[in-house]
Amino acid sequence: MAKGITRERIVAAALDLLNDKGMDALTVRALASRLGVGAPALYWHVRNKQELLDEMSTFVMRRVIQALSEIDPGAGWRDAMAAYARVLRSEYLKHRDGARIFSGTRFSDPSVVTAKDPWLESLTGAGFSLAEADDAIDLITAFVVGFVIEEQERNRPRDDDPERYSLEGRDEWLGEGADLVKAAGHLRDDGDQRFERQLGVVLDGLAARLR
Amino acid sequence: MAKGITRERIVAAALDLLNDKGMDALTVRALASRLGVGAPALYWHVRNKQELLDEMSTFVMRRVIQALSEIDPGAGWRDAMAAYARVLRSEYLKHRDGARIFSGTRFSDPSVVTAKDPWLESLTGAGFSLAEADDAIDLITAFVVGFVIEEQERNRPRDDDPERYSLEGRDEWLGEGADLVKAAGHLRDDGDQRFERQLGVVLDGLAARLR
DNA sequence: ACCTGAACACCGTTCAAGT
DNA sequence: ACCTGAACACCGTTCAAGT
Repeated sequence: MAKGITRERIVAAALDLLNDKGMDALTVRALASRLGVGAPALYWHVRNKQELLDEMSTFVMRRVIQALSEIDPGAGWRDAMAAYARVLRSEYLKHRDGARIFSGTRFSDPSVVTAKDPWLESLTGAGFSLAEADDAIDLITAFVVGFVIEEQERNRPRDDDPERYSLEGRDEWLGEGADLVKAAGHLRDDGDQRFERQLGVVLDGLAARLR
Repeated sequence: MAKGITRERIVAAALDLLNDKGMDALTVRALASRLGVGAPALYWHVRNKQELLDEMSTFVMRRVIQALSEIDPGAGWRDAMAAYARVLRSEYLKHRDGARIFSGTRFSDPSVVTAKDPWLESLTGAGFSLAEADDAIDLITAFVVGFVIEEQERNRPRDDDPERYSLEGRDEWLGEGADLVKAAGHLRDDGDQRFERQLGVVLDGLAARLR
């Protein structure tokens, strides 16, 4: 049963292929062969490759929305925003280069945008103005996107120059001086801990707006 | 004098081409023809296209470093970090999709990394621990990257569906409900102001770490 | 040392033709 | 309605050959 190709199966296979081989290997031909079909067959279900990429983005964001809808919204704004940040990060982390590829994309689905509404409600209910609440969501989003882009870049399997990301190799590569940069490199801990600390800083900044 | 192709001229022309036509149109052939030369000629000066992209990233980051070196470092940590954030944003904004393309890239130049040193010194001098200082720089960087990615995506010249980004068209597209999302859309102001407000929130969060 | 011309394998996309 | 086979214009890259 190689047939029965559908829009959803194409998107799912595309996300699998992205994770397996990376963005450069995500070609229409490779995707089609993974689905047991010729390349032109995909053009019956999808207008072009750009529309496929848009569908992939929408799919990822729908999973974010889904995960968010399972969060208790009455937990207070700080826990709610922290939960939003963690969900967004973990969904991006599920896909190779997820943050770079799926952030800031145009959504073909209004429900992805309207899902912001309960969060605005929670924030304004806590005492933020509507403008502050909108800023808060954008700020958390921007932080997560920027953090995970850097995180996924650092963790990317690299063919060349692997010693530049080991501590000793890095110190050598940096050359003379820059002692604080080197020392900070040695202090650097787990991605989860760094994320939680930096998220805490942002939430503290938001809390300061409530005084 | 079509000849005299050099590595620097190639990178400069590539950045021009990126701004003119976008990433998809940045092909080796188009770049070569812009330099008045055949496509294979570029392979004498550059190993492959990936190396060219890396050189472009390094060039952009070198300009960030250059701009940062002209900032008064004795101005206090808060002004210094704000200046860093503004410089990073304005350099990304100089190139189409600059934040998405040039963020989180591996640098072929150690001086880009060692330039962090004076900033770590300024922050630790102000009372931050080294780990906190390192977090602070990463956090500001992540915020700027995420903010500008969204900003450049929103401002991108779009062929399709232009009314989805006008306010009336957007309200219609959103459908029933989502009143807060719509109202927030109408409140939305200039990118510069939103950037300054959100940057202020992050800096407040950092300041809270000093108590 | 630096560049050209021709070629290779591959890409996204179209389209007539099959079922 | 859904898919194939063949084709088109284009891509990154290589390589012998020119100067």
